[in-house]
Amino acid sequence: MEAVAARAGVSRATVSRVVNGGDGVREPLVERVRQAVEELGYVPNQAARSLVTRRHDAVAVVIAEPETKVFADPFFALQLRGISKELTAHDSQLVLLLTEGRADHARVGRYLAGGHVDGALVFSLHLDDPLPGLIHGVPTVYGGRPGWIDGSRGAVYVDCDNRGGAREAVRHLVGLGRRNIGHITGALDQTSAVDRLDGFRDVMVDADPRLIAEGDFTPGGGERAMRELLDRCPDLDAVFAANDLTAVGAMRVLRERGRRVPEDVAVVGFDDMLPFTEQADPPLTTVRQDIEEMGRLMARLLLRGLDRTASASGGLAGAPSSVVLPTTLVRRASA
Amino acid sequence: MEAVAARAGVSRATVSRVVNGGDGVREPLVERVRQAVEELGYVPNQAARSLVTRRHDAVAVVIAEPETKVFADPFFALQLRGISKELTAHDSQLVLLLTEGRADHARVGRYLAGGHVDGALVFSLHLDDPLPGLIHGVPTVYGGRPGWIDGSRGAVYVDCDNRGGAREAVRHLVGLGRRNIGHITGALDQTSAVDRLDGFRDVMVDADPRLIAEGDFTPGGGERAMRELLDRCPDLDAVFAANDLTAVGAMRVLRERGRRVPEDVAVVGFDDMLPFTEQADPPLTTVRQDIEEMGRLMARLLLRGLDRTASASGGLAGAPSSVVLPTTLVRRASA
DNA sequence: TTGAAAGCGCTAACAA
DNA sequence: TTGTTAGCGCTTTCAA
Repeated sequence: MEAVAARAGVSRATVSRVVNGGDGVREPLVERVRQAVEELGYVPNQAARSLVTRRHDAVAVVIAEPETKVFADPFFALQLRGISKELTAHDSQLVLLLTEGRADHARVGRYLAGGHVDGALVFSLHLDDPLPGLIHGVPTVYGGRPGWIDGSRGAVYVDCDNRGGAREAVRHLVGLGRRNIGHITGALDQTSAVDRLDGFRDVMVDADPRLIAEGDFTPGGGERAMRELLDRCPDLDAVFAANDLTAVGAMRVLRERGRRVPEDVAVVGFDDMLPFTEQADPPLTTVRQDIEEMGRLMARLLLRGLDRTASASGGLAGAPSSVVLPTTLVRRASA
Repeated sequence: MEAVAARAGVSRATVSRVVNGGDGVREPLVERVRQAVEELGYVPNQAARSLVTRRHDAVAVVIAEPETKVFADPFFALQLRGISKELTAHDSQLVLLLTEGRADHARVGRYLAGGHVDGALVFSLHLDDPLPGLIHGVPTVYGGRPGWIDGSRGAVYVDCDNRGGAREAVRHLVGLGRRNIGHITGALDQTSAVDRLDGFRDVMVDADPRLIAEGDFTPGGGERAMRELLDRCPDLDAVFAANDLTAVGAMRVLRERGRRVPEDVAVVGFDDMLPFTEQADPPLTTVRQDIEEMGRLMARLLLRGLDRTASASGGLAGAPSSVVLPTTLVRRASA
């Protein structure tokens, strides 16, 4: 920077002004400085800049899930796309942090607390996850309702109406005349899975507990759970799966066991993960949530909070609070 | 930090020493400082630290591909896992940067040049990619041979023997008695695709150009190319696909057109992407490369270079140079 | 509109 | 072994 200033025949302060937009600097000078920057290939040192501005123009996305799962699940891809678009529009860099296991959590916690980013978007939190405790003083928006919310903590999150959507799905099955309706849950250490199970129970008030099998949001988990369900209740005539991936696994097992979908067993999923659901055989009836929009919204909420912080002060205080998006049932052939 | 020093009754320098490992500080003092840190919830400011140490304990992984593609291709997941393991062992944070479109490239370039990370691992570069030019003064290891290598540039990369592997695959088909062997290429703006095509040509010296169809490493691209191939050369009896995903798409079309695999058309893939290849119908014969190992190696090369830089100086100079890993043909049922 | 100068929070010589 | 001190490279008052 010193060199640039010298070459342009100005002070370092002026170089700084030009580099940061050039407001309040006379045109000819701006030009001279720009040229010097160009010629010397000067790139401002972000560490120094952040040290004084306390801004980083970067936002971390933390996914508390091993890479294999992250990359196998199109859910994250969609969510990330929404986030990415929004951040890009705000000229902020998306920094993706993957965490596998506890040790990683500590490191990610340090990374966030160390002030590398302006804020964090955190996903796929599990019930006893230590991460929230480690995120200290970094404005954060959660993807999906965090498990430890007692109402008072006031964490900001974006979620869809998991319970309502599940209710709608199960009511649809009931409306179809189905009586032995099973449910394959998601990973029950995540609130989305718990909420969907609650929705199922809202409708099937005293469902036989044998009609509920635990899955983990993966096709493999769906297969295992479907087998359990069929073994325990051979007269099953419908299944509500906690997500589409699970439903796909379940349908595989149903076919394998000679049950027709939807004639013998009707199936409803959750998410409406295109093109999965449309290309499934038969095309999957499911509860749609707008995943990309959720991502966008998370980013917007965070950025708005940051702007507010900049002018006023105090974390995300006064920032817009959590958002719960509606779901809609999409009827296709499977139920 | 000032506060911690005061509370522990020591100087800031001592606090710094304790926070950074506590060497050369007497035990009782270490304890006092640790406690003060604890009580005050002190977290060192990384920007300040980096400003003086010029280290960040973070490495960027740049994937020059839109999220959709990144997340749809298990290749990246495997590679990332290898990288992640190696970086974690070195207590370095993995920072994933996705780039979609040119505008992002500039931003990523700025991010890297701005000194947020100690080094970069760059993947999936396309031939005319501007990224290498934007990466300025940041030690970098490439995943796959960069297209612009004229031999002299001396970029460090890790790759597998694409050309040799392709040769082996095609020779295998020839050995099976196949004569009309087609090839579905990958995205030809990536060297891996070009190298595999070259390997194909090495064996099929004067192959009819109509036996070569351009794909893009995706199942969809494989489908399109397979259709082309069948339309142009109905007497085709074998296909070498540029990767397993492409092969899966090709097999889908073959089945659709009533060709049996391998009886009518033998198929060989590339990568050996488990469990894809084993669960394909029929199980896919393919050229194996150890993707996770490549990731590990990339990280190791970079870190070794960084350590070297620390003691000696001058980029990755003198660092271990590029590595090309061998491939092996894995015979299954498809050829 | 420009420049001089005071830090941002930390580490690393150097002295004590 | 500990403390003192001088920056790291930048932004930002404040004065000119």
